[in-house]
Amino acid sequence: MYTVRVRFAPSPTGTPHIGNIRTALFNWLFARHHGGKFVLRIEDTDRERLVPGSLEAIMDGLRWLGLDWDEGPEMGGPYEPYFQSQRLSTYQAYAEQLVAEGKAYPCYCSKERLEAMREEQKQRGEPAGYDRRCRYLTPRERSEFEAQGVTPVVRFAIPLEGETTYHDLMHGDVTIQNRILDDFVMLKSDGYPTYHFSVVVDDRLMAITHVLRADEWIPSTPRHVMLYQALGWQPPQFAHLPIILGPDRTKLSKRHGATSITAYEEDGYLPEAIVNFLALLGWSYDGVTEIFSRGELVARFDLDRVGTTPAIFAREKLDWMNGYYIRQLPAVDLAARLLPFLQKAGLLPADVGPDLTAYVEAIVPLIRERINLLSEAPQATEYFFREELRYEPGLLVQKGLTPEKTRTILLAARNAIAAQGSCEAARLEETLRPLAVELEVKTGQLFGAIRVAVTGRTATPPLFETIAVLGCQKALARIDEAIAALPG
RNA sequence: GGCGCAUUCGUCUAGCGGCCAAGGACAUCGCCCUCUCAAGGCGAAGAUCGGGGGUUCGAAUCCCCCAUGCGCUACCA
Repeated sequence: MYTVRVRFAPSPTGTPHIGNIRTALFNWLFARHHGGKFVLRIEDTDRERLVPGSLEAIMDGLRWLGLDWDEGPEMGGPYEPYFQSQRLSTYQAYAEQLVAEGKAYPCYCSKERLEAMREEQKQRGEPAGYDRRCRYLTPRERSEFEAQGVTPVVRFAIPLEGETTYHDLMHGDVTIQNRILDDFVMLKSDGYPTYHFSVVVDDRLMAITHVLRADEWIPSTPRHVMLYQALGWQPPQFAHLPIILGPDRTKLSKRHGATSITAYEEDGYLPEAIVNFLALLGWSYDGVTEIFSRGELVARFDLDRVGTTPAIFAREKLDWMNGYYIRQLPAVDLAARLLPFLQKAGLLPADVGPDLTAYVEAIVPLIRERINLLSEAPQATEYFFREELRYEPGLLVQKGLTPEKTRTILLAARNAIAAQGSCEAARLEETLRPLAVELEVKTGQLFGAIRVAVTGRTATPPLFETIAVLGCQKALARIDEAIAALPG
């Protein structure tokens, strides 16, 4: 039986950015859609660039988005280990095999020589690339280097003539002249493999059927294909996904601000919104539908609807989509997701009891369609939690009214609310709306004055609901304070 | 420099020879709703489909050339 097996193979050199995650998403969707396996493999073969903590960041990011892996770190699997740094002997064995067959060779060239060589090539305007000096070393020269104690790298002996073609599911046939390619390093002098080598060995050994990776790998895929051929293996299917660019149209990197996936959680994005949005960066269903649940994505995602154009990652649409998902969330659910943000802002204690939880759940419907990010909640709800309101008293005086008139209407409102036994929104409206007529002011003026008095803001959720949630006790106290603070 | 990939509204995209004087979404602007702000509804503006040659009765869609952008060209991935 044929099972689709794909992998996400990040290298732990920092927190994954949105582009890496998009690649992971497409792999995950592809695997789930085809009922296959999604493998997480860690390509930690560069010991110098290794950044502690990035493995955790990668796994946290994937987990946060719900991209669960079937095999990999913490999960194990039939093709363990899933860390390339733990598979060194495997690569070495295959490298030895290729050397023995004359398809690869040890290279003793020093970094200095290679650098000088490159410099010279550049000056003469020649194509860059290793000049193959060690490919033609005599056995004697070779043993001389060995005697000197030079630790060689192993280079792949590229076929000098002909061309190499591979079929890309995304781009069709891609052909390259063999003479363009230089003898790349397979095994470094520290015994670690380079990407080109380990990716081939592992994809084969881990029975990967489809390699879905970013576009930037297209130029090196022929090398990989040559490696497969040299090892006598059938290459997997390749599909190169368009890369994601920053707003300046260059490859996404740290320079583009907060692009690391962990930042999105802190910024108040919902994982379901990120997944939906990322799916649409390069993939489309019918060009019309924009909102897809995870299940719908799995059901509909496939490579034939993936484009080839690089996409610029712009946040505006993500923000809209995040707001959309926030509005869809049940109040209780949204409240729970909001708690950490309110706590971080110091509006709620670390320990939130049932009363406070109920309070937040009552606030949620009022701000739900007024925030696009969870992180906007503290600023949007601040007056529900603070004891003291701070605002410019002049705000109380509505356009067309004097401070005196404002005092009159606030007092009248105060008394009307106090006289009204219930603090339900509908009751409040019933008593306050006629009051405007009575006082001969516009409803907007009356409500506006009360709004500022009760919240300190000129823009808030509907007044009566706001007072009802806040509680009439508190509202009355705040109106009293406002009257006292009134200018004049 | 060499090689590769890409090129439809500001952005994400639909389009796979006639249904397109190019559709949807975000953002923008206007109107409606309305106690403010949002959300929502309606509408406007916005792409001579990078340019030039072909092929064809007919091209955004196929071919060629050019331009531009990005990527690769490391003992990085």
